[in-house]
Amino acid sequence: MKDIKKYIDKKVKVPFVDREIPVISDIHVDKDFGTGCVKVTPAHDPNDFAIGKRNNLKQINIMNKDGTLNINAGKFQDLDRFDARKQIIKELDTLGLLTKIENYKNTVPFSDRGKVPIEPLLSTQWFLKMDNISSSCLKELDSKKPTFIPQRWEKVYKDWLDNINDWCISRQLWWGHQIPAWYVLKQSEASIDQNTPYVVARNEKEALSKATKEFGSNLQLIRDKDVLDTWFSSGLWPFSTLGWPNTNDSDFKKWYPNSVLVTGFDIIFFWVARMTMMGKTFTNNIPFKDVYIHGLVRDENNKKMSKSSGNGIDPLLLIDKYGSDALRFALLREVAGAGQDIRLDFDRKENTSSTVEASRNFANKLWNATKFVLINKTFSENYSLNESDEKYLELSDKWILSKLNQLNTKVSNLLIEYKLGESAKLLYEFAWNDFCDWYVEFAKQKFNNKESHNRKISEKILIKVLTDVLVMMHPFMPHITEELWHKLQKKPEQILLSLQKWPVLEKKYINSQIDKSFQELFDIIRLIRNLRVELGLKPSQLVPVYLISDNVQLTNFLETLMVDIKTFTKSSEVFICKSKDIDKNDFAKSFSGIIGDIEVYLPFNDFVNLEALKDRLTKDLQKVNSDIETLNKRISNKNFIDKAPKDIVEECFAKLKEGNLQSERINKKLKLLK
RNA sequence: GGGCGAUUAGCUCAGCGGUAGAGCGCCUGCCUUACAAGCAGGAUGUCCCUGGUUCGAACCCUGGAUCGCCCA
Repeated sequence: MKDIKKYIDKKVKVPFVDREIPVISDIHVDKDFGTGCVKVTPAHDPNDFAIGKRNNLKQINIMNKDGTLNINAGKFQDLDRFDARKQIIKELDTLGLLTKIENYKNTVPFSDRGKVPIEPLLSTQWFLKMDNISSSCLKELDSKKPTFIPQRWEKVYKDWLDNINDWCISRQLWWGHQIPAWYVLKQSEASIDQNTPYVVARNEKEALSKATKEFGSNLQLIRDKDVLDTWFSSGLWPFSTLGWPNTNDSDFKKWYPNSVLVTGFDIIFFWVARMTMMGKTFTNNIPFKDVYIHGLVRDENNKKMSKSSGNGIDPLLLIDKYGSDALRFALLREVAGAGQDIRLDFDRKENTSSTVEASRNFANKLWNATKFVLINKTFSENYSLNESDEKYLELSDKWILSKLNQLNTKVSNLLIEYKLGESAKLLYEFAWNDFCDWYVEFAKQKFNNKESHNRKISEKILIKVLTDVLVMMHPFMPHITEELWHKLQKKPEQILLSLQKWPVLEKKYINSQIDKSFQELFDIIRLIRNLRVELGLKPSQLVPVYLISDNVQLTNFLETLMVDIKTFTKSSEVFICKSKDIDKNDFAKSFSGIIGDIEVYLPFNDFVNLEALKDRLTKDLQKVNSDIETLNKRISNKNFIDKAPKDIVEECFAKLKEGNLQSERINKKLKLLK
């Protein structure tokens, strides 16, 4: 190996064919691998081809298209490539030229379809010159044409245009657009070779006239058998579907350039770039404004699903089991803002997916919510809220309208930014948590307890909210929303949900004060439910609840919600008092909790486990104290006070004050228990 | 070899400077008259490692590890 330099520029003889070939040096060869020398075949390997170009080597093809060797292979002519390789080893050995055989790893390209090693072969092909085309696209990109979402994919597109090679557009396949080139032969000539002249034309007639003009008469035309690369043809899609080349076509005029192309990142240059280049060349326009790049679906081993590796999931299996809306929603819900891939959970034995199942359950929830509304609907006209209804709106009504319009705002904005997953999640949360879990429960009470006009308003709001949700959900679950929406319409058969406008935003309903008040109500209800669970009360056991506070504003507010609190917490009665109105000793041993300015008592002394009560309060105290500790740490840092934004510092102090108050209250309570 | 992305609760993933979140799964109790494909409550995290920037880092910057995708 050390001495190989001395052979450079000498000649060696190839065994069996007695061909003399030069010894050259080239940067491509790794001198530390094996002997440091390698025999190259410029006609049979891309790297060797490049070495051959650099060193002016002959390109000798030794293989026929059927994989057997040709005359250049000497005595091995007509042998199959695999047999020939074995035979050569055998004969080298016989001649004493074989030193040793070693195994090593290298990469041999295999055909996906044929599952056999690919043998590169020199051939004559048609190429498209790319310089001007790519540079005109790059110029458009300076003004964000097209705009990539997410933006980082622009780099992939740009890099490819920057480093473009001439495009080999001919394929030896039997389908596709045939190359519009005709070879020009004299009547007497029989075959086409490298030097046969040709003409390029729109059709055979034009070709003939061109050929005659150039080469005289008495000739025959033979059209090239090759077809265009698939991407060449499909690159025409954005405008050929709109009437092009007739640029006066009404479709072309109305829809071109298109608004958005939706595709995966794996074909940004295969397809996206071909379309922009074709569009720019033939219409002088980039064919679409935005390119939305989504992730790919991966299998359970994190591998990209593809036909050739056979790891895909048959969507029909999932659709059979869960419905197409469920599958669609599950995939959309998993779409992340940055175009991340989706790893879809899937059990190949059972053909189940818990992700899709969860979406099916959501569809079921929408179905049942609609069923509830229809069952309870008492009127068939004048669904919409009118001015005179406004003054009867209760807190829960105002709250759901506030939330609905916030949802409308958020989802509209998200969709403009192509944030599909976030939109789907928000719709899911609103429909399930806010609407079904809370508002529908409030509505039930109104149906039981209220005057008819209150009931009617509540019905209107149920229909209004549900209808708007169905409209907003429509792109995500087209089938079930269409069906349910029709059930809610007065004249169902006349219109399609797909044709409806996006719900009108009614900003007047968005009210953060209402949201806050409602949150206080939630917190109280949750606390009482927690206390009941800890007490071990059965849902059927009704006990009274005492809410004690000296905050007059708060107690006034709670007065208006007594019925709600009673129903939502399964209490026998709700009492709201000031601290001076009660005898602390009476309540000393009742089960209690503290939230904000309110103390909540469940005076159910027989049931009270004193230790459990103490544990609970101690646990609360620990939590509050640890919060206080971290807050104290922060404010005792002078740098924090000096450098942090004012509102953050203020917030910190406010929390600390509240924490200390809470700690004091709990401590007092604990003392009473001793 | 080059480029890009990911690493957060058992699983699948949000969050991208101000005290950790969702869905599924799990635990407890409920067949409450829209829904048991459900309701109510609960438990769960050295936010991959390493330095650094900052009053403050899951989030920004160094370096590294592992996985994946595209290109050569």
